[in-house]
Amino acid sequence: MNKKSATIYDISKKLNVSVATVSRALNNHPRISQATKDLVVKTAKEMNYKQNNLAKALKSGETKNVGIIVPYINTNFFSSVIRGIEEELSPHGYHVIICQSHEDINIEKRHLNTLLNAQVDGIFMSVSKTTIDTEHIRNILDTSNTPIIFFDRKKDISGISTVTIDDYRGGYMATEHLIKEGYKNICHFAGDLNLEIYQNRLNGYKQALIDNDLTVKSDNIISTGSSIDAGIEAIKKLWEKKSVPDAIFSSSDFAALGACQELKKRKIKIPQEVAVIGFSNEPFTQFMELPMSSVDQTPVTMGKIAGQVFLESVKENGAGVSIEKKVVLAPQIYIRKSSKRK
Amino acid sequence: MNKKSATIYDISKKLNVSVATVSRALNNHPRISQATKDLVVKTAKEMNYKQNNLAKALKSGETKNVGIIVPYINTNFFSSVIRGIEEELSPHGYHVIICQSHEDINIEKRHLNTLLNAQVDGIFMSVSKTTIDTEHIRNILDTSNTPIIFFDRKKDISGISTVTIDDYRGGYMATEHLIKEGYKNICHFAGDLNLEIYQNRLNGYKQALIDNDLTVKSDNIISTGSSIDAGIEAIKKLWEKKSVPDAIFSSSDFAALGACQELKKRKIKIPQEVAVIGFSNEPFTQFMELPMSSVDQTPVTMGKIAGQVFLESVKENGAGVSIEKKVVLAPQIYIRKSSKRK
DNA sequence: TTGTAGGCGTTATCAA
DNA sequence: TTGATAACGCCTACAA
Repeated sequence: MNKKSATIYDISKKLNVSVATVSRALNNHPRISQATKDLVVKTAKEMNYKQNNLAKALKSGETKNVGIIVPYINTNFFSSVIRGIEEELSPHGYHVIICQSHEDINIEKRHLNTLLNAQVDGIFMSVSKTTIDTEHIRNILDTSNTPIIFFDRKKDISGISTVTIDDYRGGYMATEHLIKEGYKNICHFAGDLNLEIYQNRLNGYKQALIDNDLTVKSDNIISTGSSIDAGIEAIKKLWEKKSVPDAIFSSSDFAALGACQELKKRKIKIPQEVAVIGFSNEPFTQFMELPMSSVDQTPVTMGKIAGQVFLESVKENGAGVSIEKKVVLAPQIYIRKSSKRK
Repeated sequence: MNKKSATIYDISKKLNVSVATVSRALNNHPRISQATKDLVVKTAKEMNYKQNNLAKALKSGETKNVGIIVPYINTNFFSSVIRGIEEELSPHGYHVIICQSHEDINIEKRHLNTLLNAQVDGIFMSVSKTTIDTEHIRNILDTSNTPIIFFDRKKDISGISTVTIDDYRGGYMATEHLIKEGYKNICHFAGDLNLEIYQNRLNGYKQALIDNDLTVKSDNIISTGSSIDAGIEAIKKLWEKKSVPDAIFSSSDFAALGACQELKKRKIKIPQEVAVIGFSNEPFTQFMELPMSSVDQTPVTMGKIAGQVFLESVKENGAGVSIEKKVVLAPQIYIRKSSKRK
């Protein structure tokens, strides 16, 4: 009892018309009589006909599928970007395929290949932390027409559109805010500097200090990971070194959270003695014992814009041109108790 | 300058062999000379040949794609389940397509149809809150062989495998824990009772009361939504009615969070005066001012098991049989400060 | 070991 | 307005 779904052949046989007629009727072709159109549509419904998009895709070269590669899907940031992409593209008939790179360049390469084999119409990606060499990506540009769009974690490759937030500005804003609150010895928890986003946040931090006549001390720039533990460790080290800051701008909410936990343990008052501001505006920041300031990356918007950039590039590609877009979104700072001294 | 990728025809022409030979060489067919195999593989690489899975799928009837329909992707629970499914299926060559129903049965129906049109090999879904009638789903079982697997939010439909947690037990455990801590007037924030999961949590709550000789009062069962505001409203109403409980078991972490916020505002001490325990073990629960107890649904595991159930059902389907599996996972209770009085 | 040819389900071109 | 047929790229009997 195999339920094979009906094809246009089955319909054509049943109605004694050609498959071409059936196809045209189903696709609302203009030059076809209303009578046959109605008849075909009606019997198609009766026979529970379902169009086979595979065959259509093989013919047209368009699968109406796009791929997304992210390190992990179950983080607030990435799942929100994916939500934005899905919501932008779904009304246009696209399906969204997701892949996780687990921060591993080799897995990333593999996914890139299988997505290409699957004939996706476009690929959205945020590169992994271990993606230093980008030859595999540039190679795709040379050998296929599949548009690639970077979001958030981009690499500078000509021919690839990007959608990011202005991380430099985010770092600058956060730091400037701390300065305006009267903090003078501001420490930065830097993320993985292999990624541009963290590099930019650091640069924004530095420039804000300089613009406000504060010195940039290398002792105040600590390379941490993006985990709670990393934040805890960083605080431990700072206090051991007696190199105590009066404020912390962390490039990661999780590291900032770890810092808060460790500071509390040491009975150091936030924000009176030490201010803390994070980055990403993770949901938990507003529910913390002491609501934590953070910089929002507007992930859903980022996803929607990335979707729009893709749709435009598909249109342009049809017209034979391919344009490289660089969209930079404005970060939004959320000031909460953890950094308000005044 | 259109970069069309090479096909096996291009390779066959270049090497003056038939496409069949090329196909066989590429697929490591046993009856083919090592020499030609090497040659074909080598030139395929040179020509940057990429297998077109579309054509393969059209022929084989297997797309190696599965669809997932969830209300929203950017929640900790659903994105974690998706992570589990992706990690289980990716090594088997499957890609995962995600769709959001936005809690709307009509969108859900549409996605179900487009996924079927896309010839996915299976569909995972958590039904929307508005999915009361299930004819559209049962209809699929009658007209196609595509296996459907419900996770978490299931409906009772024969022929469909399900992976859920034992919500009844979760509700029972949470309530029993409160009782053991000495709370006697326990209130339940019930979720949307159209969904089995919330029904089950409620039933577990009731039975735990009964088993411990406490009376089930209808005044203590409050139908709330799953939002922070819903929790705030619920507390307001309870205190207005002077029907004050000494503990709250909420079917939602967010409603529980709202309750905590409103209780704090009213200077009611947690857990001394009122205990609170939620459901889902959202990440924020452990970072709250007062870490909140909650029942964990082990979402990543749920996704992995769902993936396994799918893989088995594909194997069985090949053998001509189709078995209906009902996997029930054990919930895990996390007891934190919000419910520990002793 | 290799080649020929048909078919998967559609759409589109050319004729009628 | 409709029909016949080729083509999309691949796999696989069946033949050689």
